Amino acid sequence: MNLIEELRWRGMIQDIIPGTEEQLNKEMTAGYIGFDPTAESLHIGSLVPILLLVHLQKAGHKPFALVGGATGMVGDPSGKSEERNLLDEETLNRNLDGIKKQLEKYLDFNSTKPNAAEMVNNYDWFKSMNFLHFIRDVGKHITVNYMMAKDSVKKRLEGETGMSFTEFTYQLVQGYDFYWLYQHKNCKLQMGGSDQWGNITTGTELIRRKAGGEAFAFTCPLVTKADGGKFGKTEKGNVWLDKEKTTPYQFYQFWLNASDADAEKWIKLFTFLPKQEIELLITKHQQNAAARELQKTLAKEVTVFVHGEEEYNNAIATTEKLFANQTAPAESLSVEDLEGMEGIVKIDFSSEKINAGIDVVSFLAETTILPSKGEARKMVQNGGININRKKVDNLQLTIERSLLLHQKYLLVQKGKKNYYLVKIQ
RNA sequence: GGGCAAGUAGCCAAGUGGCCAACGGCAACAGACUGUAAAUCUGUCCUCUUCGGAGUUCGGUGGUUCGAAUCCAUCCUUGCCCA
Repeated sequence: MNLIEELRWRGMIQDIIPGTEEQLNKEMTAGYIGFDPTAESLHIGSLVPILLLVHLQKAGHKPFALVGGATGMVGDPSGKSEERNLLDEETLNRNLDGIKKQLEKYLDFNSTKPNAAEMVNNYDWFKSMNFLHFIRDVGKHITVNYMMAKDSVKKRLEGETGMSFTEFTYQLVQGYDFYWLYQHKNCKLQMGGSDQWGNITTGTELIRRKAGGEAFAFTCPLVTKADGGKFGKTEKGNVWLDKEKTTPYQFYQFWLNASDADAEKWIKLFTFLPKQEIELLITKHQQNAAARELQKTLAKEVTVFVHGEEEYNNAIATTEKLFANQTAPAESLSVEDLEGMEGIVKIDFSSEKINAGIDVVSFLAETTILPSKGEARKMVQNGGININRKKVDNLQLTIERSLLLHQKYLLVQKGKKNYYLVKIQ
């Protein structure tokens, strides 16, 4: 299977410029993807683009990861119904640094290989670009008519929020990136999410008109959930690749909780497992869905890829302690079990208050498990709180020493899946 | 600069003097069911609360009124049209 066939089978190709496959078969080709520095860390939404680059490199081509120091200052209108706020320079730089560090983990930047990955920042070629130069050199080649025909622009023109000139220009800025890479790095391919299609084709257009060259591109469908919800969100917000922001345990849990329909799609998208193996897994899963082999494999593969084997093992260990014997009393967990749980939320709490006895509602609020007493009360009333695996059904319950596990711990659950280990000291 | 329209909770959206913390939908959270799924049903969903209430909201500010999201003035923002 060549690269395009492989990606197509994985459901990673939405639009593709004719000739792309031939180009990739013909020679080692440099391809790039841009990463938006809107946050300090990449989240799992960026995993697909990263994987595209990894696939590209595995197939023997040369990946470029472009961080958008310049484009980040403008704001991409694609998929946005409203004008974006501009980031200040300081935030931008911090975000760029964070993203750079992460990308280095996933791609091979070892420069001795001909297809070593490279990182570029479009700020480098835009910082000295002045306005007149830009409109004469870039703007002149693309008509406004062409730009307005793009979906991202059309939607905003039809909508009721309008669009600033700045955002309108975005596609030219990104298009110029491609042109620049084409000229300076012999980069002939751009990839991205399908929302980038418009921006990407402006780039290939610019290369054709300004350089008389031919450039290629394809996009990957945006990851969706079968139930129509937003991908990559949990009750705690975004799922990040940075383990400080989303612990490996939480990361693992995210994938484990994938619905059946999603797991089938995602395992193709997010793992490197070969076709045969995936098809076998899917068959097995259809026979015995309750075993959730598919989700487990998906979660394993992605967690190992992002956080490494060791963190994955920790995540598994914690998962087993918490979920494997759910009916077993909390007392059966040893001190080591409790202390060894990596990645769940651990909270210290004052021993005086426990000695004196404290009502559940205050306890939940003071441990910040819930934001206020009112909400704590509601959650208890809803039956959403378990302490040491016993449902709290009494608002008057007093938390006192006798409830502690090993004289020291309380295992608190908010809902079924959110665990907190409260340490008394 | 002129004319018209609009701005309501995370989003969409009703409400056009008291019955409004504000209909409904989505999203979110929790419960039941289950496989730590999905679908479905139920509850919660401005903030705090000793669960009795209390406080702050309907672009901003001032005003009319016993009483305003609702009326008036003014300002801001956005869209459309004209210049």
